[in-house]
Amino acid sequence: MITIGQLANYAGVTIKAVRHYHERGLLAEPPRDASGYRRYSAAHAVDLIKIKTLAEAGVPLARIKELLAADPDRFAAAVAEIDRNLQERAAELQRTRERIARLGAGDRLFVSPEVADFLDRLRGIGVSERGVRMERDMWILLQSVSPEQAADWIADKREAIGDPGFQALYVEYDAAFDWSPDDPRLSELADRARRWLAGRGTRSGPAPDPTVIRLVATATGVSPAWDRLAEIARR
Amino acid sequence: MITIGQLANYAGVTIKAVRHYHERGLLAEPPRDASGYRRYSAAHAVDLIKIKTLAEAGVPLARIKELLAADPDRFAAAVAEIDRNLQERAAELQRTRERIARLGAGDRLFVSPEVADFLDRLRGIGVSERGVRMERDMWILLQSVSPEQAADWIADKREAIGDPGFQALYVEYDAAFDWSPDDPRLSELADRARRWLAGRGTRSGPAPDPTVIRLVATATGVSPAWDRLAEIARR
DNA sequence: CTTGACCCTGCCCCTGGGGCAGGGTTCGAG
DNA sequence: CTCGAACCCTGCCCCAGGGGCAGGGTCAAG
Repeated sequence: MITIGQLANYAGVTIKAVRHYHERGLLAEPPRDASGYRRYSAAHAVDLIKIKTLAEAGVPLARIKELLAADPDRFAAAVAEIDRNLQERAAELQRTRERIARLGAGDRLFVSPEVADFLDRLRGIGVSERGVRMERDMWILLQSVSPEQAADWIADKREAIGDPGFQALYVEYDAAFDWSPDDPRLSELADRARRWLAGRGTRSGPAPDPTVIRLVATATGVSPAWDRLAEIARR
Repeated sequence: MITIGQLANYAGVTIKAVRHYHERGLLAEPPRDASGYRRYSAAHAVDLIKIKTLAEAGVPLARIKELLAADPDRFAAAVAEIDRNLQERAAELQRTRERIARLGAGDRLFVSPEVADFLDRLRGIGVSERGVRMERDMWILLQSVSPEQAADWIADKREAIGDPGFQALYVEYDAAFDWSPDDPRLSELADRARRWLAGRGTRSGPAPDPTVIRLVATATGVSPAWDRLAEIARR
């Protein structure tokens, strides 16, 4: 007849946990000795080790209680299921590890692979880091507001970025960020953009979501030159 | 500028979790619009995805808060450590799986391998299931009261069980459980046991712990014949 | 007789949120 | 213009699985 401390020590749990299991009805309360101390038998030790083993496997205490009361067949079935669960958790852990590894490096964690690819291409043709970051932020917002629309747009953009004309336009837009709104090059740039769009023909695509329109509009307003470009384009 | 719902959806967390991260100071509170709604930017989305990724890896929120504030070097170091942690957890999971699998079958989970082995040998020489179970329970209690003493004793017993004389004695003791305390075979059995012990010579071993003595004494008292045997032995 | 190691109950604390109440807002459809 | 659905707000209590501490009793050895 052992004490709670010896029992806990043998099973490798804390005294507190043992009492917790009593409260939850997982482990039967043993008889008390003359001074009110709990006195345990080997049967309790066996039960406690079962409880601990299942608890370590992540089985909720309420479920453990059921299991201990179940017949051996159902117990075995439940154990098999718990094992499957454990296996799945191991796989999940592996996936988490991969994403953790990518946390530090690059933007690929924050946008879809297509967008990440597009951003890489922008860098490749000489767009400034600031420009790439703004573009990335735009896509993040776009993807959260309307993922399908974002998918459509990125497909379109990825196609366009292969065109040297578009590349040149993009780089110049990027540079124009810092220009004065009175810069004479602006109207010429707007004109070239209009002609490129026209030469590409009308792209039907789905009707743009008004929320998206508003979003893109909100996102501007940081560069006077870009505002001016937008104004010219509206005419 | 997106709403809390869009942000949560994009990052794959619940709205509740986002607000929770605000409360904990993990994610900066964004500006509110005219009606008091939170309005998020892409920077928040980036932060939130970092938080979620780390949280999924089991990093405590308080630690995540520190990490986000740390410089990239320390961040990278921490990420490496988290990864090591994850790897260890995967291994731990594997070990848990093995123990879970053994939950249903056999006693090996509840006693040391040496004792489990000894119990198997008892079964092998014909000791009853009840006898083996009593022996097992005795060892469980013994191991929880005094692991070193148990280790000494089991080494001794494992050696003795190789002796055919001891085997015969053990089997007869097992059978004697149900005998009447007046059975004439009892004194003859006690005599044989005494002679076997004498023939084996005095084993020194460490002084027996009084707690252990009391324990073994408590464990008896269920079989009148065994009590009688103990009484004969004391003379 | 004291000292340290145990044991008892009862209470509040933690994490990482979930759920619900009881409101206000926004947006598209009828 | 109004209605309902779908959002959003704060505030509150709840869960598991215990940890920690208070305030007390007990036991064995020196």
